[in-house]
Amino acid sequence: MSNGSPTRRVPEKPTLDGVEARFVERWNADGIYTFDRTATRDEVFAIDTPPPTVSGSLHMGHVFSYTHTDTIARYQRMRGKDVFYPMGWDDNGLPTERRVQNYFGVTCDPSLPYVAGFTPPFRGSPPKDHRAVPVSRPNFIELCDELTAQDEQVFEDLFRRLGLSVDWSLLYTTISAHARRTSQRAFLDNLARGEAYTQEAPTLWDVDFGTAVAQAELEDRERPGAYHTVAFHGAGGEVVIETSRPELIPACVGLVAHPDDARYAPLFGTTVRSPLFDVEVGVYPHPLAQPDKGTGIAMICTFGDLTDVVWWREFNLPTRAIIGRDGRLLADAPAAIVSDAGRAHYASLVGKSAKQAQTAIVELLRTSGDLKGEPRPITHPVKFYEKGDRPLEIVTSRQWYIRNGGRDQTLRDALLARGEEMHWHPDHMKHRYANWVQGLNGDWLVSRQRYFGVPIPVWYRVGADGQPDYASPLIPEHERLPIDPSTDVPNGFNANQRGVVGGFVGDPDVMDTWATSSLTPQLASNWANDDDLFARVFPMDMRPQGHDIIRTWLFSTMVRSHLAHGGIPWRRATLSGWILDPDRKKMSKSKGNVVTPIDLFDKYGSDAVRYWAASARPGVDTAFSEDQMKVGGKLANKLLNVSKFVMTFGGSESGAVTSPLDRAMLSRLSGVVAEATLAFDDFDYARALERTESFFWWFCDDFVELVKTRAYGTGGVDGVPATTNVSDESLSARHALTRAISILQRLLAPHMPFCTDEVWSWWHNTSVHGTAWPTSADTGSEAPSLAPSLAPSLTAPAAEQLLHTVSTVLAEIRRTKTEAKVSQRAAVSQVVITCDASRASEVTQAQTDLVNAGNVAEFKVVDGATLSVNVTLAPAS
RNA sequence: GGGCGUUUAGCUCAGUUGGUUAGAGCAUCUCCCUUACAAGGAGAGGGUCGGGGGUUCGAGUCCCUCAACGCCCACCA
Repeated sequence: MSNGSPTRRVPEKPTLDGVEARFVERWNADGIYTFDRTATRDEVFAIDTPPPTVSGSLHMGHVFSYTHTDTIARYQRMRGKDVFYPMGWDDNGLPTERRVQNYFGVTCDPSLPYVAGFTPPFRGSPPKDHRAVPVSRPNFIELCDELTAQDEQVFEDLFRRLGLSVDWSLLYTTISAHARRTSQRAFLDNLARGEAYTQEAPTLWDVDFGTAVAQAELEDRERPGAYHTVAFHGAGGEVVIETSRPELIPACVGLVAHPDDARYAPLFGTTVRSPLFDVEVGVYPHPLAQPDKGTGIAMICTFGDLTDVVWWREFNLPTRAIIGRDGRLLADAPAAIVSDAGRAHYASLVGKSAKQAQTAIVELLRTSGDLKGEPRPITHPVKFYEKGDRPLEIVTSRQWYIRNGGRDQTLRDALLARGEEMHWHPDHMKHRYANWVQGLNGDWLVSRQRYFGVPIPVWYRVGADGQPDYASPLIPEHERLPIDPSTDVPNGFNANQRGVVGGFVGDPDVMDTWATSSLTPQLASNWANDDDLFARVFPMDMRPQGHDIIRTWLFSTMVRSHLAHGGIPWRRATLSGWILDPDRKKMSKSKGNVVTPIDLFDKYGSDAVRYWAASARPGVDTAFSEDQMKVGGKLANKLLNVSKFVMTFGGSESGAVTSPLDRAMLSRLSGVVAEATLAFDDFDYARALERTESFFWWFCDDFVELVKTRAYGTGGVDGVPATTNVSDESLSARHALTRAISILQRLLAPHMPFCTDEVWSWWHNTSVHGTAWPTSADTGSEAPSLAPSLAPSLTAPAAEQLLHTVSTVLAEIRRTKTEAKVSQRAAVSQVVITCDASRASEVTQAQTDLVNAGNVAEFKVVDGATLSVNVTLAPAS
């Protein structure tokens, strides 16, 4: 290799102690992972790194998946690519907001004015009885900035310790001014193209967080409930329905049954009156009604579930909302309730939570005789916000949406086609994407009624009626971004006009965290700010992420890229698996079994932990295994020792390798290089490692043992090789060992960056991570000129057969000694090998090495059909 | 209900177009301080490849079917 120093500096006692700190420092100082901004797109390998949420802590799942990405980055770099490998911190959104509240003991009140030099009541662990101090939004965001900066430093230190070859100069955060500007700019572009719109509509609502929630953030949870059989009153008698939510009877706007259901056909077009509240509602036919569910006829309420919304919309029904944004029954009864009894019944429910209202209304129904039988307990799936604790309600509110194909088949088909354009690793993950896109039931709801986030960057004129004009929002110029409409003023207005007739009002909402996260390729590449950089890296080559966020992060990023850039955001997505407990459960904090990465780095070394991660097949859920880390530690240690050993012989990488056994070893290694390269090109880092490691142990255990005596040469004693009159055979072994160790160090470098750079540094002045990935040509097995004396050139199958035969003989000698319970060093008086002529020739070619390795006095070859080996030990002296 | 994945040694997993006797590591047992490494080395035992059926000269590998486990989505009166 070029840049190699002829001086070899091999430590007397190799060690991995301190290797991480040393190389973290050196890599940083030398800037070897810095992206070269002059590289053209085809020379670049760009990675859209997932920005971890900094409000939590990094756990083994991060170590696992980020290691996978790093092995790819290091491989591509060694292949000569200019690797664009940024890191981002996701410090935007609810998790950060909650952490800041709990850490400082504050709460955000956007109506308050900014206080300069504000000091929070606490820094860490406020007492339980502390009442949160309200602060303005700008003050709150300052505190968010302070805390996230602390958290981010911890994250960076850990990732550096893990050995990620990130270019830290590309670091971005999702709440920075840059991110807010990018996010707002992208949103305004969506608005300008007609892809973003605002609408007042029923929305899934979390009553505890007080915010709307998108389809992608839902999850079902099994919850106990009960079917209640309730009578409505029609002209022809009672109409009995079943409901799990009787508290919504005052919100009832109709009944619905299947069009083909003969039982209810006579009722279609007629009306019935609701129990207790005596409101007249129509009976409607609709195919979504299921005859076999309950009594086959259901009540439509505003709103019990999403099907209610469909019916409400299709039948153009009135809105009778009773659940407020706090989850409690509204003070005012729906206007449709007119009877005194009905109004009295409603009044008794006001202010109660949905659950309390249900208990109360069941009692009322029982008294009135409209409850038929007793409620029947059931367990049923209920929709929750994935971070929430109470079931979602549906309330009507004004929200912003971005079109995502949920209401538009053409766009949906286009996004499905984009999914096909990409490569998926593993391939079957694309089904999850397609499944999700096909199941969309509405556009992407991007507004959130929260504080810490990127504000929706618009204002509205306040009309003569005092109402905001939502139809034509006031838009800031690009140069003004980022803005906060709660404090900034639109052009042409002054601050005194805020909230007054003829003035303006800012949109109070922030964007969904995914509205910003969906722009990570643009954020990392400085889109709209540095178009030159953007053009050099976009679309990116690789998006690594968890398969649980295909429907959120991956999909929303695809939507943004498709709408804004008319193409896919990356050529391939690599989906990593989960970390499981040893007992196959997903690792969870609550179970108290989360091990901190730092402890493991300390205990086994970063390379060992990386080895565990890199051993897992792409996309496969993997058991947490300290055993695997121990194995990785052994591998690193072995690499140190065998490298040191090989170094002592002073061979040359370009020296002539003439002996058949040496050439056969290099031929096998050539195959390994080809396999590892192929595997990495297919993003299968695990296979690359497995092939390399497998060869490595064979190399140490068999090959080195066989050739080391020859390598020492005649006259070499006490661990010091001969230096004069060294034979060609001896030189061949030295050169072969050297060439192999060079290649092995490089093959292992993407997986174990610390120990490989350590051993590389013993004989090179440059980092192994800036060195070229080995090729088959490096082995010399495809370049006969390196061994002109050997003709004809050894073919790969012939090499394999030679190695196989030699290993078989060696194993038999070893087995004999083990079974005789003597040292491997024990003398053998005779080895008789029965084999055919071709094997006999192989044995002869390696006979010197076999004699040396086995301490054999006499070799005898007997003609025979099948290979068999008979070993006679010398009598103990 | 729809979709996807997994099932190979006690444990964790390889096994790439079907092809010698199904492999590795860990664990277990035995032995060995041999001129790098005892944080080492040499060996041994251990599997009817989830069940059944089929294609083939030949199936862990391809087809059908069943089962268990896991995940995604939908429904949620």
